[in-house]
Amino acid sequence: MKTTSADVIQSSELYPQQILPVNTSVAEGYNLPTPPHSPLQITDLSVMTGHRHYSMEPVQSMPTDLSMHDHLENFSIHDVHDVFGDKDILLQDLPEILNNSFVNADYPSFDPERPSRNRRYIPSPTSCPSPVYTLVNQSENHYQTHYIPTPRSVGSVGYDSDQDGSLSDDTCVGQIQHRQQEDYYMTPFHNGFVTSPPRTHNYQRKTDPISISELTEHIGTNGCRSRKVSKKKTNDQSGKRKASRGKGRREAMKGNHLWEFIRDLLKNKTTCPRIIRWENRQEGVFRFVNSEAVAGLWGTKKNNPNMNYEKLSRAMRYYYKREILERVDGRRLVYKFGCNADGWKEAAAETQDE
DNA sequence: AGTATTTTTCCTGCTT
DNA sequence: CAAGCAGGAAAAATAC
Repeated sequence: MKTTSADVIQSSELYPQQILPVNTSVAEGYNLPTPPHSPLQITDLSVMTGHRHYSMEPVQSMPTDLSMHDHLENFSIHDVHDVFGDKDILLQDLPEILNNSFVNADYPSFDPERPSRNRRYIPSPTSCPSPVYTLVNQSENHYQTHYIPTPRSVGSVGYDSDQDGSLSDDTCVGQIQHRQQEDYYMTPFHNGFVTSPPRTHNYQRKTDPISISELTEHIGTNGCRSRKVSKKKTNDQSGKRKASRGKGRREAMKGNHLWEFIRDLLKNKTTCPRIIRWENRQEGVFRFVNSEAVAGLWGTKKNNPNMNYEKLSRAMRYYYKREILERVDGRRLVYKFGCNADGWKEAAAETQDE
């Protein structure tokens, strides 16, 4: 896990716009704009100010020893391929690919009805620093991420000036829930849990974490049927989401259902036609190009690393009865939107010219 | 906290 | 044989 300077490409090559005011000990890395990993600590100032007002600052207890395993995550270009099904992903495309991978992330809204409980936000990629990626092994396309403290200085987010309590999309990106001990979270390219300082984001499991060893026990069990690990809730994370009254926010809260997620993949040029595509836009017929990749993205959105096409497709089949989908006989991986699905015509129009 | 809805998980059997 | 498709059943997650 050693990274020599020869392995490292200048960050300006990879992401020229990004300035690197980060910890000097990781100057060898690439600074990429992945939103969910900013280790920010949020303090609720509403008690003092009487307004919804929060301060954000770097997590002070973040270890500076970046070689600590807990704060490293490895992925390879192959992992990216698995998700996006592209044979020719270039290193320089990584930032954009990673960014796009968050397009369908669940962006919770600020709820003015319940201003202070269990709802915190971390800033977006434009305002928060990013993790540093380093090349571990060029021949194997092997990369490593360091989760580093952000250089952001303490500052208020200023929610209190927002009349309807909603935030613009580039102001908040994830929900922070506080936990007693450690947080475990997943990222799109990592099939396992990584521990982090006491903060989280929209990729965090909404349920109690299970250890990596427990996780592997439940993967590939042979013989007896093993249900998903039971997930009890902690009282400090109700984690429920609800659309606020904010207009822009209402839009952002749509699409929490599987069929809406699928529809939005068809709307997204990163995923359509790469992993899912229209077969007949006018009639709402579409096909999974890479079924497991789509399931992977769905699993990412739901924080469920065990999602696969078999399970996703069962959920899709339930839609037939409700006429959200119609059967397309004889064609594998092909579905058709039904009369109770809306928004797909617009989606079809948006990807018209390709 | 309780109910209703939706999704997940697992399975058996069948089809392509 | 592998990958999908069909649904039943039941658990779990989520919405309200």
